[in-house]
Amino acid sequence: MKRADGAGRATDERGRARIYAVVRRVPRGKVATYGQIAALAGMPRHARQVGYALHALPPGSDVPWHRVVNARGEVSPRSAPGWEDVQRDLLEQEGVELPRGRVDLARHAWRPRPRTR
DNA sequence: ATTCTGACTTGGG
DNA sequence: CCCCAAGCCAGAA
Repeated sequence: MKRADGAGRATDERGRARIYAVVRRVPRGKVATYGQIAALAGMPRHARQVGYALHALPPGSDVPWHRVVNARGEVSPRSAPGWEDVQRDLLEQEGVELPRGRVDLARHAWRPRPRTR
């Protein structure tokens, strides 16, 4: 039988689905960090794998990948140049401003439910 | 199995 | 504030 636990590998279909699910929860006008997404997906310290998952994200998906930034609140540099500007543009369209190329996390950081239970 | 690489994070200087 | 080093995990060669 297979594993009983929920999140297996971050890049596996199941793990990616989890990551995408969390990213979809990021509200418009807010941003989340890779580590944050990983933790919320139940995979702490898989920040990099989150990046991989987003990289493998097919075009046209409903996942707001552009709302994911690194811990510095900056758009992570990609392998190919140009995409960073695309992400910045998308964020600005949602009302997120990037003064000096960085998002003011203190202002736009997404705060998931404090688990009001 | 080993080595390199990567859309990361945190800590120290 | 910026730069560097170490820690971290998984996929590809």
